[in-house]
Amino acid sequence: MSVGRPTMEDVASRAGVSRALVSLVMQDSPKVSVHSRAAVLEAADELGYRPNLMARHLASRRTMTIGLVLDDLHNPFFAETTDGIYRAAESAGYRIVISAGLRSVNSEMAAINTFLQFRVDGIILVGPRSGPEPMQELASEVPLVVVGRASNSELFDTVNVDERMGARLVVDHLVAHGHVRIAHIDGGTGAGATQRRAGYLRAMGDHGLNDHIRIVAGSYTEAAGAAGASVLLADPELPTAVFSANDLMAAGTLGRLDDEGFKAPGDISVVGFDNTALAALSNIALTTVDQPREVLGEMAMACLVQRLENGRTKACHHVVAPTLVTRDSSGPAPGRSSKG
Amino acid sequence: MSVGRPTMEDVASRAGVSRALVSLVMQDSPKVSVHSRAAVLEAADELGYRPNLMARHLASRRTMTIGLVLDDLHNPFFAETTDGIYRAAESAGYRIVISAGLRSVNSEMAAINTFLQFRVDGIILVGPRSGPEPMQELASEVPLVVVGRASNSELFDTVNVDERMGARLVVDHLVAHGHVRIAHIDGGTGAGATQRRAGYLRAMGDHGLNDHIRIVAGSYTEAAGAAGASVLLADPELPTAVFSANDLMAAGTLGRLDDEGFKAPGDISVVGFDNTALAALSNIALTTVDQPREVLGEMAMACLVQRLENGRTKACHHVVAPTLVTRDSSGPAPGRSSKG
DNA sequence: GAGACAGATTGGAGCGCTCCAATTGGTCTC
DNA sequence: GAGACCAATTGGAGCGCTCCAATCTGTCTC
Repeated sequence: MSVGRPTMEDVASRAGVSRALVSLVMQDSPKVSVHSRAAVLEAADELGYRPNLMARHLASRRTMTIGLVLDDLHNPFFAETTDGIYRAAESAGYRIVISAGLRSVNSEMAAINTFLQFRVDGIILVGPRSGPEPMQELASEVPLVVVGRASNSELFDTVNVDERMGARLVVDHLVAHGHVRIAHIDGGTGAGATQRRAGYLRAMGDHGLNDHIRIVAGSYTEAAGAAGASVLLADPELPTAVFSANDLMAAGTLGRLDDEGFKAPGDISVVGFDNTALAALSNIALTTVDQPREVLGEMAMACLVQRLENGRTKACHHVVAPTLVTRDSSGPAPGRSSKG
Repeated sequence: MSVGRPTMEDVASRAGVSRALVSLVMQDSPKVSVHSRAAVLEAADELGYRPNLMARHLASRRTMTIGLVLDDLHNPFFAETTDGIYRAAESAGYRIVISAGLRSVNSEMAAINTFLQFRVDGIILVGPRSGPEPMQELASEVPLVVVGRASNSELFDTVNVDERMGARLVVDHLVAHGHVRIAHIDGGTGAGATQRRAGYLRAMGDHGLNDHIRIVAGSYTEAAGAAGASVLLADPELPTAVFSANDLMAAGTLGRLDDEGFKAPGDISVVGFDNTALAALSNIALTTVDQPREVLGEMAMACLVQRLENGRTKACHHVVAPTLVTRDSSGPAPGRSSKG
């Protein structure tokens, strides 16, 4: 077919200059005369020249590319965090490339490995499944920022929302509305689930509600939220409020409650966590904890830039405060439980 | 810090063989003795060696990498299509790298450009916004497959669901349930929106319902679905069924109807398109047209593989038949409109 | 008018790899 | 035991680029 893509050499000879000069122009170097620059750009344009990033990296040892590993493309949380990352990356002059973790440790590793082979300048992991050890190891190979998994590693940075505080906001909100029997369907081993559970426990205790603590095991899926609701409905004494560990679960909880003839918030209030687009849907209208996802993304990228440009090597761990967003799924506790 | 990543040379000297032999081992060549292979692998492992994809590409002209451009990470449609692509890519031995189009032509171009610079072996565009011309141009530079945008280009392949047929399924279903005043809130310039609208028009006509055609302009967002509902509710004669151009819009439509005191499907049936996870949510339970998204993804990847491995250059255009998934949002038309 | 100096430009080495042609060391054959 | 042959291995060229040191061309200064 075609004789192959044009190279810098082709551009150089067409513009009547040396390859090195073309390189300078491509790098926007200030030490090129206006005249040559114009000639080079014109030649490049005519030839449809595109710098070969591979070769460029090989020579310069940099790719100006950040690898972003997202655990689950289906979860809007990741999309929103990504928005923040893209924005920050753009203004810092980096390009983002994504690889999906597909909800399994193995494919997460494969995704990371792809980036390592591409020699990206840095990696951002959002909601990773891998444990601390592989993470430490990875951090020793490449600048690393982890979003949504707390750690006090000295090798990589983390950016998180204050999960405990979020859970506390939920409990405070419900208690303020007169709820006492507040159950929690937890997120199992999901990112942040442990802290959300801990925050719930602590807040319940602080309100003198230790006797009303009720935790059902779950995971970050709609089905788990629904199943948790069923479990709770089988209790001898029903809760007046349920705190589901994330929005998707809360949607499941709401659905199941509805199926079983319970109204939210009339009979039982339901609160989620994350404030994804799902929660805002008017047929769901979920009270939930807002994670400033875009901000988290921007911070993550900022951390990476500090390491890359300012040579920071000391780890930093950011914790951002969440806020509560109240919608229709929660309300006052029903006057002294009528059922159960 | 460290002296830099180990190279093939390092592995070679450690294993006591030549660089070329290490290369053969890394490529899983059969012409390496069992003994040398073991020695090389061991040395590589000890050194933590990872082949440098950049250098590899530079020498071999291939990356074994496919660039995937997704228009909108927020839309679950893309996640599900991606699942199919990943699966097919894995079995074909390719790796996938994603870049987000961020719902704008500009960032879509930037995403494409990134891949072109990375010299990926092929590109898959899902739901692209760019018009036919830039697409033709792109196809002349790299093997290209477009999902979700019909075209009869001779340069690139396309994979699509039969949108018209999908719309027809919706109308048929509603008519079978006695509906006559079936309105459509369209998807504006969104991917497939034109065909869905055309399919609706045609099907209405075929049922002799030309007089009841009612189209409201929209776009693929929840807000547009809600706004469309409001427009319809202001009509002198209310529809008994609404076909919203995608699920997200249908969710908005349902929400707005509910807000205004209309029950679905009791008062008005609502049908969506796509059968995203959203539709399956029990609080939404949307009747919708299922696009076999994973299948679409697999087919797209298969097209690329044919071009890459079998040297196919003739374009092929696949159209897949959709199916209707009935849930709670649609039902029999109310006995001869009581209101309106 | 010679020296100094800054700006613009260039050739060449080398980044880590693949691929080809060439080499090595057996084993087989007659 | 010479030639043929095969499998295993190797050195070297070269992929497209960046970066460095070297060169070239003016201009300025005293």
